[in-house]
Amino acid sequence: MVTHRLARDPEKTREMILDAAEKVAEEKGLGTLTLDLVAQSASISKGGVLHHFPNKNALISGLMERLTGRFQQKIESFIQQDPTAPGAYTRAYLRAMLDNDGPSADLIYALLSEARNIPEVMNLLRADCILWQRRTEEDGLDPAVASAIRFAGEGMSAAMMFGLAGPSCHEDVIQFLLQLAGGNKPSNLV
Amino acid sequence: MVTHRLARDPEKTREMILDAAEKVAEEKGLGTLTLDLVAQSASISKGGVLHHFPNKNALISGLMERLTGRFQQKIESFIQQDPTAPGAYTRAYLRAMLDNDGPSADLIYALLSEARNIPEVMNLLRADCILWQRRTEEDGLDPAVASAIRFAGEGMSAAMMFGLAGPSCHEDVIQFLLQLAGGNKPSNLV
DNA sequence: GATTTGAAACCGTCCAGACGGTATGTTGAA
DNA sequence: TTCAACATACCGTCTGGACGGTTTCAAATC
Repeated sequence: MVTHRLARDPEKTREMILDAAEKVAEEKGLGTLTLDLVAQSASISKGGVLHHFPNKNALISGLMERLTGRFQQKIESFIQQDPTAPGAYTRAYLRAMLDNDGPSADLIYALLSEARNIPEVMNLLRADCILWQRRTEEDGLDPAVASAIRFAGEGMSAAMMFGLAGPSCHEDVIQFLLQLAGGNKPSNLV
Repeated sequence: MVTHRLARDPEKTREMILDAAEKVAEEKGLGTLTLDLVAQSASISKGGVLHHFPNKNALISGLMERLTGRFQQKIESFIQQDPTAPGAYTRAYLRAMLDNDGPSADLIYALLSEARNIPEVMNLLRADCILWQRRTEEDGLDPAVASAIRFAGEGMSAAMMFGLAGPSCHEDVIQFLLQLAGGNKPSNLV
């Protein structure tokens, strides 16, 4: 009997593969992500995976691209929810960074950390980072303050994802940072 | 052929191995760190490495232990240079984090990021992190503010090590954070 | 409308190299 | 002689990815 191979939409398949890769990376980290594992998790053959992504790095790059895209959307969404003029971007960035819903910044950080030796991925991320930093600095706040807030958000996010800090006082920290990003506060004011 | 083997001090050898591992990890990241590479870089055989460290994870744990120890020392040293009562620890932590001299926080971060799946290492680091966080919160500042400063330091450090942010406005950011931490800085410090 | 053709979308297998680890030697010191 | 401190040789596994099919579909040709 002929295995009735259903003609799949290649675009869908690509997304399926990325979903699978995301899932694997999320659960076990990028270090243990293997083509076989992704293929298996996507219910596809390894050859199939390699058809859509010429090699492993391309797959990881694809992951990164999708993730940063979603992160961007998240930021824009948060801006719309709180667009008050000065510091709107900084606050949105902070909230997006610490938001736990959906595929979050965790995976970006995991990618970031485990893919240092993959130049293609790092270049992708670097470009985005430059953009984020620029928009942070042009947010109407003191650039140094805004940058500090951004870095703090990343530090917190990292600490949380590594399980190195409980969510104990984090609420207070977030409140403080949001307040800092709340506008008309000169840099020399505590 | 007689390889004139000189009787080495085992303790020295251990340190040599860790030095080599540190160097390799620093240059190419933990992901590419291999026993052969470490052995080669230490001018020793792989068997020799495995004699001192029963397996790879033990080697990485050894690395982590030495690094956090040095980081601790760095903090204490910075405290002595600027011990003004409130915020002394927070400022010292920040400075130690961003100090580029010697084996810095970079490697700790690299280890942290690439060794998530090695529980032994993570437990080591977690214990230290709890300590650091506690001392930060008990530094005489508002705990939320002190924590924020700490996180910002880590975020900056990470960004720098990943090459995701030039040192452009970083001076201003550091100044702002030190100011937040109540610092009247001595002239020989940043 | 039927047939050919060609390319895209996969599958399944196999291989070479890398790597962690073991097992066994060898050498110097106590 | 014994033991720690190495060296050397080797094994088993894993993994990326190359490669040669095979199926499906759609446009071109007849």
